[in-house]
Amino acid sequence: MTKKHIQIIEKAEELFATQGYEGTTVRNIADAAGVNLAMISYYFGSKEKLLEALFMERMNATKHRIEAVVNNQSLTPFQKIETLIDEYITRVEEKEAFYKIMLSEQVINKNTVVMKLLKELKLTYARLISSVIEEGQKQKVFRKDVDIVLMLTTMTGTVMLMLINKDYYREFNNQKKLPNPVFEEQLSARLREHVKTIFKAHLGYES
Amino acid sequence: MTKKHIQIIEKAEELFATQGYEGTTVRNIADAAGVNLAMISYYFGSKEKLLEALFMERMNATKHRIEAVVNNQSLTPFQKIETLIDEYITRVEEKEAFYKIMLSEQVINKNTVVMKLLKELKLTYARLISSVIEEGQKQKVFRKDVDIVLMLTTMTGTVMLMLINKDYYREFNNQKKLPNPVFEEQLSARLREHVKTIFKAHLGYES
DNA sequence: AATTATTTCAAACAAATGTTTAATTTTGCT
DNA sequence: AGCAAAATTAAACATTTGTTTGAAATAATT
Repeated sequence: MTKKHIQIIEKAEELFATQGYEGTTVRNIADAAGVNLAMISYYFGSKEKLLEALFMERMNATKHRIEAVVNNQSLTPFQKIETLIDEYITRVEEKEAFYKIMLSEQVINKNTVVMKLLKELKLTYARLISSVIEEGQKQKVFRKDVDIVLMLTTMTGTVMLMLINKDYYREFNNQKKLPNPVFEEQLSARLREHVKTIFKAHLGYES
Repeated sequence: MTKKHIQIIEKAEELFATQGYEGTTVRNIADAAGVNLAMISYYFGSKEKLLEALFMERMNATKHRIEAVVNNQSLTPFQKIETLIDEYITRVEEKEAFYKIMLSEQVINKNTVVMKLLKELKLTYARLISSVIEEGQKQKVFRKDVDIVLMLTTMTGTVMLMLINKDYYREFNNQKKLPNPVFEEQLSARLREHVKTIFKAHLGYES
């Protein structure tokens, strides 16, 4: 991965998120990245492989960050869950564009390489969470019957749809005049609290 | 709206859901619907207007069904909320393809007609729910501080992402051998219970 | 400095795209 | 049956699509 690779991937990411994969042309990407049209094929082989390269790059980084939390011995199961929620929301905020592409690509369910990467990461993630929850169950702080995938779906679903519902959240709550950074900050805090509350209600006895 | 209109709209709906709007060609639609290529322009004006016609058709039906629940005088606020959750999940199950398109289109955020329709429906929905919740608050069965949009986002987010996560839910829970109708039935019941539990935990004192 | 490899470029490629045309067929009405 | 309106068709339209080409420029190696 050279600087040029990253430069192209980042611009492609923006465009795929705002126009969709099919709605973005290689000429769009080349223009945005300030490189010649032929460079995309030269560096990645094809438009499709560029998408796959983007997914590999982003998902690899994600995997490392998740494992760091789960393997952190100094955290209690409860703290691990809360940290994983915070980490997830932070990642989505940092890489909003990529998570939008992820969402769209999952709906279409077409690119087999991307779908395989996604499934693998999801199962890994669920298994890691599973180990944390079992840890908590042994310590009698978590309930016995926990539907992990359903809980994760609620977390990702809420965060993903908030990405889409931001404006409408703002309008409904009469926060149109609020400066954008302030609004984003407030929303982020509320969202974190909201997801954590849901998890607590479902996992623990103590809530 | 003639039978031909509906015939074309339904096939377009399937294709838009599985290939995306941009990934679907008018020739694809014409072939699937068994009509000549020129018929799409003849009946709808353009590919884009066909998408808009699909949204108008589906969202109009949705609006009527929601209002019927809210205006039903024989239901308590709690029953209304539960009915709205059930109705929503039923609608998504019935029109899976359309809800996938809705999701993709919201990510892209391009077609202004579609986005306007969506925003309108969402605000209407939130206001209706709001009135139900206020009703419940007067009767002291609901809490005072309820973030309606956040709750709705959790509901729609969970249901939308479950649409995408089905297979992976199945694999993680070792239900690969279960016949599909049985699995779908179980998942539907679990999902309804799950969303209702979340709502109860957030709305009521009694849970 | 010479030569080899890598990168960049404009141009061209065939295939596919949404839409329109103009002729033909079918339908509905008197 | 005769006629006007509506529906259907194959063909053509101009653009746009992803990808390739082969020459030119730049960088790296000897």
